[in-house]
Amino acid sequence: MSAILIPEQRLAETGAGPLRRCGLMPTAGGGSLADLVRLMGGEADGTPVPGEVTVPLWRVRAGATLFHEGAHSEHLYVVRSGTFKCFTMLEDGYEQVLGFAGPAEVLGFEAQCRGRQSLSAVALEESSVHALPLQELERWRHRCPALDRALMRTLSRQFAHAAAMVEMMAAVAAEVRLARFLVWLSSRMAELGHSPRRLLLRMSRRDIGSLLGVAHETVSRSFGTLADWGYLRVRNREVEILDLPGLKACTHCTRGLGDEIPRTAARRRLAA
Amino acid sequence: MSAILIPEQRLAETGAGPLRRCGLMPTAGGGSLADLVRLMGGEADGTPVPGEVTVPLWRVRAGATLFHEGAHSEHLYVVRSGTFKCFTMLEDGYEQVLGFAGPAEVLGFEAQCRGRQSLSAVALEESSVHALPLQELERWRHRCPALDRALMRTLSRQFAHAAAMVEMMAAVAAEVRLARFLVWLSSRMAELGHSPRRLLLRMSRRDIGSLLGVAHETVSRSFGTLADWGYLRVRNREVEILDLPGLKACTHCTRGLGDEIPRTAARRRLAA
DNA sequence: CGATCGTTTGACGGTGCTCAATCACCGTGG
DNA sequence: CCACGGTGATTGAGCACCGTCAAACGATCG
Repeated sequence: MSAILIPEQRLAETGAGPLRRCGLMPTAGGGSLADLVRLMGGEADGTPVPGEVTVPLWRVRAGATLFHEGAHSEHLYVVRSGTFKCFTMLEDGYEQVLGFAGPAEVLGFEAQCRGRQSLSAVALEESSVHALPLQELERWRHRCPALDRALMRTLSRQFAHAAAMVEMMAAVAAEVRLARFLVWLSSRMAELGHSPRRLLLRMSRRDIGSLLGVAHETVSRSFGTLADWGYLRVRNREVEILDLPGLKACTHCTRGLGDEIPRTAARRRLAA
Repeated sequence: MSAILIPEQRLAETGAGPLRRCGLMPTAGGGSLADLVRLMGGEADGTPVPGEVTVPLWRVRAGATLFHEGAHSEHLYVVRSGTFKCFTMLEDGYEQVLGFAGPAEVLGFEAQCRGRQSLSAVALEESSVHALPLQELERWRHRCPALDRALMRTLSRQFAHAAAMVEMMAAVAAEVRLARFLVWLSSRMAELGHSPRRLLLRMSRRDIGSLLGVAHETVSRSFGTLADWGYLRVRNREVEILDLPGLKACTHCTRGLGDEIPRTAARRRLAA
């Protein structure tokens, strides 16, 4: 519980020294506003983008925390590369994972209404983020309609993501939950232009289990089951989706998947 | 599955006749922009609010659907009064509830990125919403910084809501899930200035179960269990919270609640 | 007053949580 | 070079919890 409230200097120290020790390093140049708009999927809609302003760009080392739960919020972050894990620390020390964020996703937005972060974000791999100072954000949005539109669209997309998250967790069977998680991850890889079949999980089984609301042993077993059914090939954190349509079909099973999936075929495969 | 794709005229018919039959009725006057800003919690921050524009205000009868999944999105809705249920219809006809929305909450925002609604919203009681035309929204926001700020804050609050939703569903024990749901509901009632102890549930057990990812019978049993523990008094859809701190403590149990809650005391109460 | 829907309660079987042991992988230090 | 812990992943055994099926009860509305 001592970890929840963090002295604010910890993140206020924007100087290079302390931040570098934490794994957070502002890069020299930063990026242009046009870059940011493009990253967020804002198409060239004719409105001019002021060229003079540069958006700070930070590198975040693997394992470094971008911001802590309870910390003062001073920036809105847009992930440029890498993966982040968002979570809250529960009273009993249990780490409740709330989601994973990748490129073009916004972090730290839910803090705006309270002034303080309501969750923590740590990098699961070498990552980079644009850090938009909240002070300037409104002015930038007002001056640059393209940025404003792009931000709204991104927020809208993340609202849809949140709904998908609820759908993921509402599935009753553990394999179905994991299947939905993998399909969701796969579609996000496709959005980013990567292969939707080869996944490299940046998060541990425990993280996945926390998000899906199941024990990490069950996650492990579910991986095995989906692999036995021929949908996947799993080797540690490398997952290859062999039958994406089949996996999606598995996704649709609301309840115990007793009817939709030919369980006998699965058993046969298991015996073989 | 025929319910997913709806002929778009169904909602495009903004005339009084067809809409009235559907339970949607535009009111005569509408509301002022200043009203809307106040509803969303925007404080008087000095910026002037243009007085001339009036925001359409719709009445929605109990049971009427505000918008259908798959329908063209033309408005952003802000709930003024009442309660809405948001859900998607899964392929097998199962109604997956994604959340409940009350006053000052935004509906239909996740559609902005795709142009089509990704979920349906029906009123669970007599309700009313402000309908902001998407065409005009950007202009209004640009002209009225107070509205813009209020909208951003509201969206931020709903992001936090979404995180709380994930926390709710990640609990493993059914009673804990229900307890979190009730605490969440209670805090929302408090936000609206109502009593946080007397809840009148507008949704069915089945709806709650769908949201929490448990069977509706389990919801019913969990209500009974929480009542047996002395936290609640339940009479159909009227719920009185007798021990809010206790209920919140119950909320904190991550796993099987075998240790935190004095189970023996509960059993004793049960026997009595 | 009857029909329909929502709620409650019971019994049973299966799924997944807990506890535990084992194994694979990795960086450290002898 | 290999022993040594440490972490994460896998697998097994036992049992509590919850989903399913079923029936009874209650509320609401025509």
